[in-house]
Amino acid sequence: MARGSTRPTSRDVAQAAGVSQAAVSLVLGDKWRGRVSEPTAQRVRDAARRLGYRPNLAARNLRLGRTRTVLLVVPALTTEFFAEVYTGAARVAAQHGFGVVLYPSPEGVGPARDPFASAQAALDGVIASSMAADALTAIRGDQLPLVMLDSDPEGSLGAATVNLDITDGIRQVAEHLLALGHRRFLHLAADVPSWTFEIRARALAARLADTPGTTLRTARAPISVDGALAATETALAAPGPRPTALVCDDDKLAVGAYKAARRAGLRVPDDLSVTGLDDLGLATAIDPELTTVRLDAELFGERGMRALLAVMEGRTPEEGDIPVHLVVRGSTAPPPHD
Amino acid sequence: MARGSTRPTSRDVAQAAGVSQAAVSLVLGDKWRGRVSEPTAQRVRDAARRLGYRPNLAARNLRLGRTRTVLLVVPALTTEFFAEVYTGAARVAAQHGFGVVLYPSPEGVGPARDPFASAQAALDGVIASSMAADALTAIRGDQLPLVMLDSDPEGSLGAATVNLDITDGIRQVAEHLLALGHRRFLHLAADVPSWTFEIRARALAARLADTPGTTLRTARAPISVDGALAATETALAAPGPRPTALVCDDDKLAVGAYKAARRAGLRVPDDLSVTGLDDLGLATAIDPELTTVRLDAELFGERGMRALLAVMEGRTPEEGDIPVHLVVRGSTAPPPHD
DNA sequence: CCCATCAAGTTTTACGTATAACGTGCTCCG
DNA sequence: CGGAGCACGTTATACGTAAAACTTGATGGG
Repeated sequence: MARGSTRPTSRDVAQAAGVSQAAVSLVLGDKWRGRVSEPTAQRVRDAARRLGYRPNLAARNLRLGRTRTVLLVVPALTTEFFAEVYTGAARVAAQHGFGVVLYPSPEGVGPARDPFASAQAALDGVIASSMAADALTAIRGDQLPLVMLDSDPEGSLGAATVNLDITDGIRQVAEHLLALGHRRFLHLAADVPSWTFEIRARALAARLADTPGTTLRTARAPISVDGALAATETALAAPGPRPTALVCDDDKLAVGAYKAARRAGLRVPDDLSVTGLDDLGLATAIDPELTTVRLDAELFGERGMRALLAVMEGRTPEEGDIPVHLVVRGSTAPPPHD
Repeated sequence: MARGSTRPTSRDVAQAAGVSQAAVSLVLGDKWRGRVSEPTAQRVRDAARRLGYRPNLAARNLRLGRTRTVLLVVPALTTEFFAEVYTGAARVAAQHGFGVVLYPSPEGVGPARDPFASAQAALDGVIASSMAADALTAIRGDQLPLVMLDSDPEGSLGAATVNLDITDGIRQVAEHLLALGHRRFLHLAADVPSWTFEIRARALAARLADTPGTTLRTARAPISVDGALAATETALAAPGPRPTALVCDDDKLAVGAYKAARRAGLRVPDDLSVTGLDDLGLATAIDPELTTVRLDAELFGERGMRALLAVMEGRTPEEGDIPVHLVVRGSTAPPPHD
C-alpha cells in the first residue's frame, strides 16, 4: 500500500507483488534467470509498472560505487561547435548507459577554474577541452579517468587525448591559396592561449616557409566579430603591399574580416580572399559563402566519449587524429593583378 | 591510514583526526557550533584537506533524499539560443548549490520522447521547453517540480510557466513595418508544432487585422536555411502582387529568406524588407544586418531556474512575461513604389 | 549538596539498492 | 531410500553520509 506522497521504492513493489525486495531487484535487474520463476517475475514487473516504480539512482550509485555520469568541460557555448561536441558525446554515452553533465567555463573561452564546485554530480570520468593545468592536476589528483580534447599531447599529464587534425586543415588551406596564386598572407589569429590555436600558427608558418617568395603577417584578435573587425581593419591599413589572402583562425573571426574588408572598400574574394575554420552554420549564411575547414564536432565528441569509455575500462583508446577537410566556397579566388 | 587506491571517506578522515565519523560530518557540514570544540574542528579540517577528502555525493543524496540537480529539457542545441538558456539557468543554479543536466531532444526541434532514460541522474526538478504532452504527463506522474518554458499556459497541466513576451515582439515588428508604409506581408512560419510559433502567427494576424488594407500570406518551412530558402522562393514566385515585407519566425529562417531574395534578383531592404526573431550572432553577421527581436535567452534561463527554485520551495514563482524588444537594423526600409 | 544544564563529543540509525549467503521443498539417480 | 542437486526464493549486509538520540564529565545555582 503506497503512502501516496513519496516515490515508491523497490520494497513497495515487493510488497505489492508479494515477494521480497531482493526478488524485485533481481527481476528488474535482469539477473533472475534460474532464480525466479517466470510467473513471479511477471507479477513483479506488473507491480512495478502499476506503481510507476523507478529506481532511486542515488541508492544504486552508492551501492555500485559508480554513477554512469561523466563531466564534459568546455570553454563556452557561444557557438554551436561545443554544443555539437556535447551532442556527439551524449549520444555515445547514452548508448552505453551513461549521462553527460556539461560544465561550460564561466570565464568563457579560456581556462576553467573549478569544474567540480558547480557540477553537482558524482562522476565516473571527465572529458575536458582547453583546460588550465591547475584544474587538470586537481582532476588527476582525484584519480578520475580523463580524456583531453585538442590539447598538447606532451602537456596533458599523461591523460589520453583526442585531437582534430588542425595542422592538416591549415595545410590544406595554405595549399589551396598557394595554388590560386596567393603569395602575401595575413593570419588573423585568435588571441587565446590554447594549444589548438598555437598549432594553427605553426602549421601556416611551416607550410609557407616551404614556398619561397611568400610573406606572412599576423594580427591578433579576441574571438568575437567586433574584435576581428578592429584587428583586421588595423592590419589592412598597415603600410606596405596589402596581403591578398586572409587566413582566419575560425569562422567567427572571418565574419569580422568580411566587415573590415567591406569598410575598406575591398571586395571578397576579388580583392581579398578569406578563409575560416570550423564550418559553422555561419559559413553559409554570409555572402559570399565562406571557404573554410570542416570540423566534425559531433564526431569529435563521440571520439572523446569513446576514448573515455576505453580509459574507464582499462583499454587503450583509439589512436589517430580526426581528419578534417577543406570546403571551397565563394570567398577565395585568384589574387588581383598588381 | 588510507588504503591508497580508493577515495577517502569521512571515516578515513575521522580516523586520521582521531574523532568519530559523526564529528567529521558535523564539522564539514558547518553544523558544529557548540557541538565540537574549535581545536578539534581544526584537526578535522586539516585531516580532510590532507587526505583530499571530497564527500561521496551518491551517499549524501541518498541520505538527504535530494540531489540538488535539475534537468533542462530543450529541443536542440543547433543555435546558440538554448545554449544561452542553459548558461543562464546553470548560473542561477550554481548560486543555490544546484547543478543542471542538459537533455537535448534527440529528435531535434520538436517533442522530446523520454527525457529520463538517458539523463542518468537523480533529479529534484525539471525545466522543460517545447515538450510533448506525453512526456509532460510522465513527469507530472513523477510528482517532480516542473517549470515549462514558452508553453501554452492552459495546456501545461498546471505546471508553472515562464514565457517570453513573443506576442509583444511580433506586435513591435508589425508596428515598425506598418509605420514604414508596408501593406503586403508574407509570414515565413516555422513548420513546427509548438506554442511559441503558434502565437507568432496569431499575434501577426491580430495586429494586421486592426489595419485595413493590409494583406497577409503565410509560407511554412522547417527551421533550416535551406528549408527557408525553398519556401521563400516558392512564395515569392506566386502570382499576384509581391509582398514587400517578410516576417520570419526566427533569424535562421531570415538567412534563407535573404538567399531567396538574392536569387530572385531582389535587394534587401530596397525591394523586400525582412525581419527575424531571436537576435542571434547571425543577425549581425549577414549583410545587411537583420532587423529582429532581441530575446534575452540567458535571462530566460535564469527566470526558468528561479521559478523552479520557487516551486521546489513551495513558493509562488514570479509572474509576468519577459519583455523583448525590436532591434532595427538594415534589413527594413520603406516599400518600393509600384 | 544535588540536580539541571551544558559542552563536547560518540553511538546508532536510516536512506534504497544490489548481491552474497543462506534456506526450503522437490525430484531423481544410484 | 538417502542425499545431491535444483528451482525458487528469502535474509542479511554493505555502500558513505547526516542527524537524532545518547553518554560523559564538568559547572553552577538554589
